[in-house]
Amino acid sequence: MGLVIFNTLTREKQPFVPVQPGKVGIYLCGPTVYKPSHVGHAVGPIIFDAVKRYLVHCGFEVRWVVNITDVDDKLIVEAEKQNTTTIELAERITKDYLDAMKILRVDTIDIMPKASEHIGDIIDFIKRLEVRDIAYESGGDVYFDVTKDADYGKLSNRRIEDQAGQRDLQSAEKRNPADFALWKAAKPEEPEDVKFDSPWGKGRPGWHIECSAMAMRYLGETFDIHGGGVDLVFPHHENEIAQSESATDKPFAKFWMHNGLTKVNTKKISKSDADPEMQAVLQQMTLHNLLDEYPGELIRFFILSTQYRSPIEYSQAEIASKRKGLDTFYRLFERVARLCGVSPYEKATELGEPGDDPGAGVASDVLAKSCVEQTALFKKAMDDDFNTAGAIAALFDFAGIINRVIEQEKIESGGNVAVRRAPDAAKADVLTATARLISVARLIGVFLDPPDLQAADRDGLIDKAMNVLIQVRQHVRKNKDFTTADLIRDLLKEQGITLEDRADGTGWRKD
RNA sequence: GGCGGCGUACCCAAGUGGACUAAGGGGGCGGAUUGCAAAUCCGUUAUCGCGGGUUCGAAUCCCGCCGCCGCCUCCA
Repeated sequence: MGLVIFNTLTREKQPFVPVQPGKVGIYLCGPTVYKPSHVGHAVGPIIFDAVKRYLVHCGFEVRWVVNITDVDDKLIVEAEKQNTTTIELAERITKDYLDAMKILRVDTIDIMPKASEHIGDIIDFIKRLEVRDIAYESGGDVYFDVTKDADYGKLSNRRIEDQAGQRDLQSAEKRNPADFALWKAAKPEEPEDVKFDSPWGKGRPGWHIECSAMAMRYLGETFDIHGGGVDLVFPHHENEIAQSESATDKPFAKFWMHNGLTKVNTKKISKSDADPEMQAVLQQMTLHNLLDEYPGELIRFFILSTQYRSPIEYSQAEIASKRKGLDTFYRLFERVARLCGVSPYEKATELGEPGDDPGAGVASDVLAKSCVEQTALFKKAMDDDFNTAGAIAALFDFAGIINRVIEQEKIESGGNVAVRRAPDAAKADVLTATARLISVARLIGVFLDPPDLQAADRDGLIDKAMNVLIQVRQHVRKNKDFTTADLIRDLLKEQGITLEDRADGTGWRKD
């Protein structure tokens, strides 16, 4: 069974076959950097980061491009509003975006081209269309003539006639209302920063052309996967296809992948929604604010818990629910580290990616079998249109199996005589299996690093104080003074610290 | 009005013709464990929006209806 991908172009799942054997080119539409990004903008990057990691694991050489749109009407407006330059605004918002990507562990992007740095490519591209008489100039603007493109509308399944009159751009100079701008003439009052020289006079590129130009520059005239939110299908991607294929006579992207939109209170989140209520939501939901409140891995896990084509309903309650699920894994990892004296994260790094036999090095039959089966289930889900939700389910099952073995073999309390296995051998198996789980999760960029729990106040002092407290409590428990023991536990609980009395001692954690 | 999508348990969410007498997570309930908890484990909690139809067989295909959402203007 091979990898299949749902292609918006054909509206069905198709076996993935790259344009060039062994190589994959991916282009994802990135942000327009005029306002801080929100959760929804993280969906594409996170999904595609997982996609890239998985494809690399599958043996492909992948080049992934995400653009930054830093030339746009909205930047001009927003910069003026903030009394700054478009350049300063773009740099500030871009930095904010990149910081968020880093925290979300979206670190497999190869190239992030900026529109402002590819004006030459864009102009050349428009000239190509002009030479072919597909683009025409009109008062300093250059438009794409949709009537020259026989299959215009194939991506979004629209016909030009249906669009007639709908596009309200007021450009009387257009031949057809559905024609779209490739180049926009500069207006006198606009800042000099956004006035670029061109054969048609000063101006700036239209919205769609930059993606075509940059995608071709870095991925060639035909490449494998083009992605973005479903809201980009029309007009953006439709127009990209139109201009690109009209210029080259070759297919542009082979697969079009569109992720579902993020919603709050059943409504799509949108940067450009003027509704005051939405603006308030946006303010709260910026990636920046969100990542101040929650760990990046939690947001990533939250997003990957849904198949990418489904919409995601964002709410604090949902995040909380996902956090508990994530904690199950973290607790297992801590438990194993405690029992084995080795971090399963490190062991996972040592183990490397799962190969032909994911159960290698595990003596226990149940565990070896689970390593093989859960890895297979994980991959099966991923092979089916990158079903990260299904893949994560396999991880949960895997964790449950390992916990069960720990229970059954009584590893925590020194070994089960009935099982007649040396405790050390059992521990080694548990460690390896857990490491395997981590190494599999890493295929989608999860469990890359240990969570830095309480990083801020872990200077050792709190540990020491907690140990004293725990010893005192241990003492009174030995004397059956449970009232005092429970008082200590309850008071700590009120402070957000939970005690766990285990067979091998008492542990504590911050809630 | 045109185009597209969705509706699976209390909530989130996989599955899209037969191994589904429907994954997984959260929550609830019962049990094991525990001095009691916590954690962990075990069990339990749905016939798939509604009504027809196709089929030996449908959550999965077709028709109709209801509800929700997206795009058609900028949007990840």
